[in-house]
Amino acid sequence: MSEKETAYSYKHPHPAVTTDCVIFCFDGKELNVLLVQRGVEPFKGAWAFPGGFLKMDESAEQCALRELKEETDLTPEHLEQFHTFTEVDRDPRERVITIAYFALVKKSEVIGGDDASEARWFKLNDIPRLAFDHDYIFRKALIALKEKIHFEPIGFDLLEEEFSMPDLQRLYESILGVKFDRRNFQKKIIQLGILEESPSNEKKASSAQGSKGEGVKSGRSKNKKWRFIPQKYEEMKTLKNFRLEF
Amino acid sequence: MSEKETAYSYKHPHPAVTTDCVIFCFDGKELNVLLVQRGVEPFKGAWAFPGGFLKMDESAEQCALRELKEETDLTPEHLEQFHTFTEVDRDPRERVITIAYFALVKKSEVIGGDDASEARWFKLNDIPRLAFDHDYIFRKALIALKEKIHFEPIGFDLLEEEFSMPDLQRLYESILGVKFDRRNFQKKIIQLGILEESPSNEKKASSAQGSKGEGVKSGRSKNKKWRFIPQKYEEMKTLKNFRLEF
DNA sequence: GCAAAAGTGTTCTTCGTACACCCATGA
DNA sequence: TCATGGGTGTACGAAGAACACTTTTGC
Repeated sequence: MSEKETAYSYKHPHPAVTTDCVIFCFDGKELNVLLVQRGVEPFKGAWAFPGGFLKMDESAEQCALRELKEETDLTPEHLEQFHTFTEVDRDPRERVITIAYFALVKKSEVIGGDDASEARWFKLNDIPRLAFDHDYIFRKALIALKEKIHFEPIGFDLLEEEFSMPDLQRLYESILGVKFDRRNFQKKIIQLGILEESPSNEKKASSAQGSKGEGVKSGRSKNKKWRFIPQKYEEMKTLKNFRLEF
Repeated sequence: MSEKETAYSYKHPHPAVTTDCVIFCFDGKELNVLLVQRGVEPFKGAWAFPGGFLKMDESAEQCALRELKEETDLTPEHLEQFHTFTEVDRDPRERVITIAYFALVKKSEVIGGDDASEARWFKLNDIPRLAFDHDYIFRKALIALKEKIHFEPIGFDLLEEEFSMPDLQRLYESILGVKFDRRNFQKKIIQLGILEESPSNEKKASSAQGSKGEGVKSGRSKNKKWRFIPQKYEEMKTLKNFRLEF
């Protein structure tokens, strides 16, 4: 391999191209981000987003998915490209531009993926200084996430199949960094028409409380669970201009 | 120069990197897009977006601005990166990824820029088949433009300093592809607080009609002109989360 | 003079917001 | 039993949508 040091030659200089992934996960209380610790220079030991060099026979998205699988064993359903970073000096080795993606994963997808490698989840407020310009990339990712939530019901990608209304509310609050009134939040979400009550709610309500006595900690007659209506949900996610108010 | 054919060598293969610009302009009736005719193969003679190869000492945005100046003599105030296209086969010559930008320019900025070169404005409904994957890039640019208009008062970048309310409405309608009620549109826009009446309105109203008799075709006492309040306008453009309704 | 564009206000309805009480759970 | 979290409904105000008439201009 080392004898191929100048194997690829071009008439004009070419920058190197990488991809990086900002992966978000919701732990029920706040947003978390996945970082990997660099094992080599530059920035050896520093934390960075998973990613790597683009190969010639793959698209950037394929590259991002491949690197993510290799480094964190994650395979998100949907990657969203949000920006390409091209500052001349952003990598000390050579000219490197990076195409950045973000993705949202359920907590249940994650278990087992993060123990083997040097990957770790960090709470949003607990993020160390990152390698390269990844601090900047991260800020841009957060902005992109907030923008996206205006157009698409992003949240459900981050929650389990069944969730409570307070769960959903906490998620929105932690992404947008604001507080909502419980009742108004629920009203707004419900009238989007993409939620339905979980069937398990009725059982609990009709039978004597606690009689079911399985998953839940004790026999609670309240504590409603919701799920999204897949068909409506997909419609909403696809429909780009479902919010027309210029 | 020709002896430097293999002057740039890398251990691993690098794709070439280009930028492309989708430039929009509003002619008072509908949106137009700026295209240049290719003078060389591949796709010689076909229309494409202005753009070119990234140099090693410039950021992608600088590259886009430089190519735009060279090919169309335009210098937009603000370029917005919206997507990077990386399909493996998108360029028949070699592996090329392109970082795409869009920009909005006033019609008055354009005059004189398009006659010397092979650049031309095309109405949105009148666009020929484009070189490379530029048809696809164009579709993505339109979507990005529509999204942007939800967050920022994009329109004024496309209008002259003074404009009538119907002008502004036509612009919004042509971007979003919908029709609005005149009165409701005006109400909504005005209460954003970024518009003020042109001083020239009062003159016309108080003096006998036609007495001024200069620019306008005849002495019209009506036909109000508006301008935006620069300070408020900039606030709005900067403020990312001015629309919080999840 | 006639058709088409543009200026102007009001009403109704919908949506957003503010707000209070009860029950269930866990300490 | 007490504090906390979570379930539920109402009343008010603001914003959006629907809508008609008059004046000006260009043909």
